Amino acid sequence: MSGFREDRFVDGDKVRQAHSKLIDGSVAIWLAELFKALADPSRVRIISALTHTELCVHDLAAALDMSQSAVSHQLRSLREMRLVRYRKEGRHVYYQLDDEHIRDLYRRGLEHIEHG
Amino acid sequence: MSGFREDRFVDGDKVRQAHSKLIDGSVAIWLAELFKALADPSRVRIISALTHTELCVHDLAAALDMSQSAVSHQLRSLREMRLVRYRKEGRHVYYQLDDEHIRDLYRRGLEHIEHG
DNA sequence: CTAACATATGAATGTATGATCATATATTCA
DNA sequence: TGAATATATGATCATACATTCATATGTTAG
Repeated sequence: MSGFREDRFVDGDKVRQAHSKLIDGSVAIWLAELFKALADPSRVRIISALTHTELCVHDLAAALDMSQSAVSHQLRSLREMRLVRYRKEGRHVYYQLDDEHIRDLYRRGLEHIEHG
Repeated sequence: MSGFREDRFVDGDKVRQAHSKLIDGSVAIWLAELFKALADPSRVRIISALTHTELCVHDLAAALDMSQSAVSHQLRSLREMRLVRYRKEGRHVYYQLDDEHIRDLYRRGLEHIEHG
């Protein structure tokens, strides 16, 4: 008994097969978290800006026409999700995409939108 | 004047450059919507199940151990986002992923999680 | 040291959203 | 036709979350 509901009539084989190939619950949560990090227009625009170059918070806010606070809060989410990394230089903090996987996810999403 | 805030002192060039390469606001919204559709554990698990085969609502619910209503509601989101398509056969409705782009996004997200 | 600047963060608030429950619609079967 | 089955959907409710405002922390310049 690998844990799915067997206490009622179901077309056993298909369901059992589907269940056995299902990703683990905690993986589903992590994966959802990853996509959640990209699931907001402001964060998408931040990612978009960082696709081309690194930027400090102030310049990001200016380029996106968002408040410094809003940008900073969103960067926090992106940091926690490891979608961006940063380096400090004096009183500035420069952000960039964490790796190519992120750029790739972003680009593929964009392709799907544009060819849809 | 392409629309970004110029009414205060900024390091013009970097900001102007970043702003000019930014994706359009409505594209950002669409892209966010796409990722939003993948930004929930239940929907991720549904996608996961449909990665291998098409399934009807009832079997999906059984395999995922979710209520029929919850699955149906989530399938609605996925339908509206064009992540899944369906065919009716008698009283059953069989769902499958809409295209390879979706499978691809899902897989790449999964890779990012697993190699992270 | 003080003022100005850059960033981060906590609280408050309005909005979005996922699950459940009840119910509606549609199809098959006896 | 009526019962059973499969799916969809509206209402409700609790929770999550994005923005704003106020403020704290840290850095540089004068």
